[in-house]
Amino acid sequence: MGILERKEREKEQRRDDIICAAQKIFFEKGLPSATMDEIAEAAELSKGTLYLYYKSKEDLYLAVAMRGSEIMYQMFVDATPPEKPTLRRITDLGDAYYEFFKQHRDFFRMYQYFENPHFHKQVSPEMFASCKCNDQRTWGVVIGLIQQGINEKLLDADLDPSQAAIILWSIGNSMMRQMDRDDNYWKEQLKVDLESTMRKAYQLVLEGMMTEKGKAQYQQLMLLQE
Amino acid sequence: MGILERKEREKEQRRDDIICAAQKIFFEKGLPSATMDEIAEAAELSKGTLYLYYKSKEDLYLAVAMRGSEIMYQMFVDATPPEKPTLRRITDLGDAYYEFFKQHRDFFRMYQYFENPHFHKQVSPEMFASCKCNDQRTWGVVIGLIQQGINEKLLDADLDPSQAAIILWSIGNSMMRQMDRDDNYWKEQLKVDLESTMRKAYQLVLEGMMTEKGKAQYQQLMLLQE
DNA sequence: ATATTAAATGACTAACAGTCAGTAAATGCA
DNA sequence: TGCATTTACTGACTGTTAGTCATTTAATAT
Repeated sequence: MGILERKEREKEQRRDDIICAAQKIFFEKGLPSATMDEIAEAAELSKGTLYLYYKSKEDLYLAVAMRGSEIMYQMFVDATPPEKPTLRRITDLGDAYYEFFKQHRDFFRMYQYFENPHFHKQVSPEMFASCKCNDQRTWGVVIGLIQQGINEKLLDADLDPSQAAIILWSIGNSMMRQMDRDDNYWKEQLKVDLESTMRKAYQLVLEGMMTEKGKAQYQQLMLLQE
Repeated sequence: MGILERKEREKEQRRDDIICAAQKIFFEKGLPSATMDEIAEAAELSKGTLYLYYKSKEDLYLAVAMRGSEIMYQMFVDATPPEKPTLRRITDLGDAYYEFFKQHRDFFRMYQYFENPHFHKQVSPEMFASCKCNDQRTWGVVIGLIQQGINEKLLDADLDPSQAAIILWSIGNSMMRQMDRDDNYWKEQLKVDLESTMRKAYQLVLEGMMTEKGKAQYQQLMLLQE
């Protein structure tokens, strides 16, 4: 009685076909300009079918965005194998975030809508919960790493790992958002290169969070990288 | 021959009526859910008239947002009179940004669309240029203040003022964006209070940028504030 | 009083998200 | 095999919205 299972597989396949088509169109046009008709055509399905699998345009949008989260999570994990020294893992995590931005800028751009309170209201509670769960896992990696740094007395003992994680993430996120918006704007108007600004910011914050032992190791690490 | 001038004034008045109505509706609904018909009704004008004064919904949206920029600029200037000590002016500038967020959250929220590359393309070049000009002026305040700090040997001499300004602004911006998105999400999921996280971040970065002289003054300032 | 110009209107078009009655295909059963 | 039932899919249709433009209304000039 493998029929039910085959059907299940086929259904999953359809969901995937739809997401692939949606990804293509959302990447090209962005949320407001992409149309469900276009997506349906790209998926070689009728529009009605799209709504059998996803409740709304916004839900479908989030489903695509979550693929990006998956990729990001994998990149985070891959960039920080436990055999590396902890401080190295922390700096490499920052680099991995930047790599994600460069390699998957379209995904990165998608998240912006998720940060908009008005967009939130358009999304089904189920999809929202699913995102939250995904998010949680990624935060776990970052926070765990900082906790490790504290345990090894590389980072200040009175540091709150969650707080530190949010601070580091905020810097990268905000900077990359501006790079995406218009890198040239900043170059021309303020004569500033955003990539080096971001590195400077990371460095300032990290050093501020470190113990003396941490700082010493960090200096060595930086020298090695030249 | 005051007729032309009166007409000019009346035209300005209409532009203002429209912005006021648009502000009300955009605040309530956000960009995608607000409709031009609603705005027209609130302005007691027909929709066609709206388009005599603004090229598109997006242009009108930006016109409203620029009012917020004006308020923010004024708050920045008011919070940093030259008679205050420079370090105090710098910390007060950060506080002023946070005050703006708390008092005019609806305006703050509006800027999000401006950070979206796809939204950019919907806006007329004239309106875009107007925004840029407005922006420039505000950056001038922040960068000037940091330059002053460097001149007074409170901040590191090798610091690039534009870079430093972007770093400080990024932190505030990113944190407040998250507070706006859903303050409780962070409290519940990560047990973190975003306001204190933001203060911690500002402190880390500022101290990282300071000379020894600056740090000494900063400590005193902090003690005074308790 | 009349002509000319400027301002404002709202019915109209095209495009879109989302729906749903109907069709086609697959499966279960005799 | 043929028929009944369930499941998957369709695309024409509805309601809504941004933006347009021929027409009307009001103000000014002669």
